[in-house]
Amino acid sequence: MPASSKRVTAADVARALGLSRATVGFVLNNTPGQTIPEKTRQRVLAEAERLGYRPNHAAQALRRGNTRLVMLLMPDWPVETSLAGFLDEVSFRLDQAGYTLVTYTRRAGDRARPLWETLHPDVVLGLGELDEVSVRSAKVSGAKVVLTQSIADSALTAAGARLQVRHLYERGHRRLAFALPEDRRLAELAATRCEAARRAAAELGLPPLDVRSLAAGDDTAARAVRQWRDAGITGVLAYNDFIAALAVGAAVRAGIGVPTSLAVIGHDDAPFGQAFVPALSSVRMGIGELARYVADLALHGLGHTGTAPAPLVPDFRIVHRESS
Amino acid sequence: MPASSKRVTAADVARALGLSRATVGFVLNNTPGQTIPEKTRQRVLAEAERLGYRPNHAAQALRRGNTRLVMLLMPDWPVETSLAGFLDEVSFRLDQAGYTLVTYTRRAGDRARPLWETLHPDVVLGLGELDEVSVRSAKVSGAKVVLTQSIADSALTAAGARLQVRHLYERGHRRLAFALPEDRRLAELAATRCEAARRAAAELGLPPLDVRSLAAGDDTAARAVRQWRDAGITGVLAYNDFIAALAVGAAVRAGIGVPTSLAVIGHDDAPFGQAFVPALSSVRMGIGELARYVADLALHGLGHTGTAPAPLVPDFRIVHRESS
DNA sequence: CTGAAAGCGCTTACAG
DNA sequence: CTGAAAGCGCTTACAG
Repeated sequence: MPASSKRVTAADVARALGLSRATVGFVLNNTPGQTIPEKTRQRVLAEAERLGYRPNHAAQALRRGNTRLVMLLMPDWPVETSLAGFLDEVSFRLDQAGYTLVTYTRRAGDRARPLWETLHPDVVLGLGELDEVSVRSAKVSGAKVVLTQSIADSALTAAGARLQVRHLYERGHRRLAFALPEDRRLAELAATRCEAARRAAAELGLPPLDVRSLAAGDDTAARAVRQWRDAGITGVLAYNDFIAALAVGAAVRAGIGVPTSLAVIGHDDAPFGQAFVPALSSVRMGIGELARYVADLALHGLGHTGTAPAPLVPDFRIVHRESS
Repeated sequence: MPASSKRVTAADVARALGLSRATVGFVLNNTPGQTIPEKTRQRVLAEAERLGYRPNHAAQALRRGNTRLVMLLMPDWPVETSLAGFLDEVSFRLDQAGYTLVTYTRRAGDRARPLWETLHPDVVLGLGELDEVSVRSAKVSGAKVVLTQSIADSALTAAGARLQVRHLYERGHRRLAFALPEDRRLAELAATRCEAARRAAAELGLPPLDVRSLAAGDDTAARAVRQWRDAGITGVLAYNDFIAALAVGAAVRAGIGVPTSLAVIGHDDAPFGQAFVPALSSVRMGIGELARYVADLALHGLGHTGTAPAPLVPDFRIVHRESS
């Protein structure tokens, strides 16, 4: 015999009111094409509230054939930007449309089955890039919409890098370098951003960027700052604030004045940047409209809106502190 | 008419093999007390594999009356310790027991319905502290086990603080201060840790700790380091590496040598600490056994193991760098 | 305007 | 050893 839970069901509400389960269902779902007298409607709503009725998601999903779950795949790499507000905005908008947001971080070596196999979300959204295997696996698991690159797409990524270049240019720097992370998981995004920076530099008539990878715990940063000094490079744009911190730290240790001899600007405006000495300049991304865009993209893919959401105009701002 | 999905069902497997759905179910679930000939077993398994059968989680949950979902509530505040390995370990262990891990971050002002109302997990685990409202709401939603304080519990928290005190003591510091974050969300955990530090100092016969809150963007850090200098305090243990960075940064700016005049040690071993100048000393927590402990706690609560898991012996290590 | 009923995919007690 | 069948809670076409 199937397990019966102690939770309140729609049948309980119907029984308490002497109505049929169908009527209760029509009210609870606001089913179109049904003419329920306002009085009955109110009675059902009140009783459901009183009994603490919560629809059984498993039963709804089974019956409807979809879960109304939207899964947002978080990148494996640390997201420095303030995600809290972003996630609240996305889930709020989806919630209003009857969908629920689930976030999930899949990592390279993970030994558990991917979460979409269990949860069967209708949509899988990639915050970063999704690999082919994941995309296929998510589709097999029933995801109707799989959006990759929705956020870390090249347009967004390019805008931040371009801003970094312009900032250094405006402050008089002409010979620039791009500092990359060594972390392989970041390689693709880093390459896209580096390319954007290259193009921005070329547009301004600057010589080609010097590109270098920095890592913590070895001498890559120390060697980089020395070579930059010897090559007459005075401005460095970093992939993120951690890489910027590595560059600034190495410069300070080598007696290279920051920002007098070497100006450095990071990306993401990570909190620790303000604690640094000198405080790190950075680029900050406005996350609110991005969230709206992502939610709309998902809903559009599910057929909730006729027209695709307007392409996003990224909102980047320079946060000027001491390192540039 | 209910929506029928295009996914392969157990009935498809049965039909392809000319068996009943029951037999297929017995094989797929390894139902005890059934004697299925090995040959049939193999045929079912092979056909399920060939057709790409994936059980419908909604149907299983509906029928069984439980979702076999374990929800891990992540703290709202930034978790600096390397979470990736921890989460992999927890989900791997739960996966092996037939459970699926879902992480969720609930924030104070969130406008979407809490995720447990939709997903109906069997267990809700708190990484940080769970408030009363959440606990009740999770229970109403059908969670059988709600564990609060499973990780940030006082024993664990105390061990880290004690280690910080001992470290400074061993390096000759006798007058110590504790640097707290101003962030209210961290207040409870910070208070617990501070209390542990106080006790550790008392045990070593040290004078009472000077306790101060630091924040970014104001002069709290600058004032604190001056007052510490004037009071003859030479060692500071910080709530985390960010607060440590604030203290070190303020000291450097005030011309107070670190670690010669003021030694500072952080907590969590955040990556940016190595990029800092001077590089931040910290305390690092071994996350592997903690993960095992958390998974076992959840499974024990669900009745999977007879005895409660042995109390966790926290594995903390000093990471000695330049700031102490 | 309201009710009886089917069926989503699964698990499992029961009958052969 | 295997099958027919019930029922988890829901949604919704259909009949009154």
